Amino acid sequence: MSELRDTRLEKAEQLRQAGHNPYGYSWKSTHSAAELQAKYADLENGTEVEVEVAIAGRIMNRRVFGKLAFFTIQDETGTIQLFLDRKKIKAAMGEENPEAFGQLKNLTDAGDFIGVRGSVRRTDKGELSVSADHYEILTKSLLPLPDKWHGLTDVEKRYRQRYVDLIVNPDVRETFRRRAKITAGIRQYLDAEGFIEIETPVLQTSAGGAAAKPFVTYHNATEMDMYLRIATELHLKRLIVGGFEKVFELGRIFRNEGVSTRHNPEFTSIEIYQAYADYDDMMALTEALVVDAAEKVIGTLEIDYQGEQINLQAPWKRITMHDAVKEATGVDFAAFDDLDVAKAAAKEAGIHGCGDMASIGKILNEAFEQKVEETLMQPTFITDYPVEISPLAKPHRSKPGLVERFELFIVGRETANSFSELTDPVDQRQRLEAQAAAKAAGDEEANDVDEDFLTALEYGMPPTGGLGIGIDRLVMLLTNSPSIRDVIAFPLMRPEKAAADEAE
RNA sequence: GGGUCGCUAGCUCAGUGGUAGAGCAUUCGGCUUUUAACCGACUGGUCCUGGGUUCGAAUCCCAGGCGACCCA
Repeated sequence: MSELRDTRLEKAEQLRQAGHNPYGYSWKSTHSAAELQAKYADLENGTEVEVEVAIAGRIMNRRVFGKLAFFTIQDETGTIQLFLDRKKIKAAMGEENPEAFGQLKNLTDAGDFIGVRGSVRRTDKGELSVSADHYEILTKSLLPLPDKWHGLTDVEKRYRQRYVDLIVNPDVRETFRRRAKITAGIRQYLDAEGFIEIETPVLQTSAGGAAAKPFVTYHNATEMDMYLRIATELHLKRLIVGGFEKVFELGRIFRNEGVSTRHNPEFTSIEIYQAYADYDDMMALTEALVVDAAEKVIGTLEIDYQGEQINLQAPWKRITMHDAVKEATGVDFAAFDDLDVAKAAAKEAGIHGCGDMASIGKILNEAFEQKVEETLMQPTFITDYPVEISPLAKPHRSKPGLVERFELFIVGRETANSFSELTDPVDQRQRLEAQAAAKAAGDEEANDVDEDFLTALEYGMPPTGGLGIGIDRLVMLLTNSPSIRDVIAFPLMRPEKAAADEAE
């Protein structure tokens, strides 16, 4: 390992001694690799175009002969071959640097960045190439790239050293390019609809807006504990109170939970609030946003996700939580008004873990999670949730005990969550106080009462529809990625052993 | 939290108790149409860590670390 590195350090030193800085300052390219490939797509084998182009990239592969060499270089757009002819380089560079070709042969490695000027030719074997007359080593790489054929497959290394993963796995670059297109596309869509993005605090004195354990940190100057936000909900609603009618925030939130293929402790959500709208309007907006993203990024609504054919064509199926559970289990929880009877029916239906649940609504939700959720492959809106698990949602206008809420499920995963927002400050206070009591009783995912939020509601919030979409899960869907870690550039990892020991 | 699997050269991987290996990369030599270039020679190891069993451990046992997947 260190021998490989030492060899390259020595090469860098040799370049310096020959008067060439192995860490250059800038380079002006005329084209990207993809632009050249497109522009000269019709160039015939064995022909050359007398133009002067300039290009730069990372050397990915070297095939060196005595007086001729072929390098494959890669830039952000793709790859192109360099045709390096000793005679041509010597004619162009020989006066100032007679060793130019020899240095190219002996002092460059796969991994180095190089800038090249020359003409464009397609070789006899059909490979479009830049036939160099001048070159400059722009950065000397000290560490070897992974195997050119097998690449980097060790998932631990791919996540820990994502930069190496990105160098050698083009599809990983494509995933993050798509991710950027998706978030940009969502912002474009919302901007066109008159929404504005407002940034709300990440550091908060009390974390609210979702059922989740927060991360705790400390602010020295004010000598107080602070929490990283678990949602953007309560602040965005304050903005609606303040008179904005269409607001959103797309950003990172933090939940102090485990890691799985669907969970990372920091992840990205978008929350959108629209005054004078209800959850039906939000369903339409959800469909529009996801369809628009799919069309922009994939260009079709018929997508393959891990072998599953998913049709994103709207409108999507809508079914109440009660009906979905009834279909799956045969049990109609709407018919119960006695908790013990509901528990017995749940147990009968094979739903476990309901023994200590305090309400029929929670049992219904448990039944849904155990028996329904993972079966919802095609996009499906599950509507009308129990009030007990929805402390920020408005009571259903016609169904007692339920709220106007939906969640969107695709490929068995919760992908969006939305309510007609609760605007009655008295009702909201009761619900938050019930949460605070649950927290006092040991529920780590319950929150304290946010008095300022309640004050805001008392000034009056117009009827409002709110929507949250899990961006990571949406990106997983639209990039056919099986794990959330495939769509997060730098997912959370424990330190490796050496680093862990040092930290102690 | 539980279970299963994995960790050996820079990378990808063999190696089930008896001298640590292969391919690629690196290094050296040759080569003006290659593209997993080719030919020849060489080099490269904390076998994840610690302990145990044994004449002898990458291999068997125990504990731990990191990761993947599944379950709760």
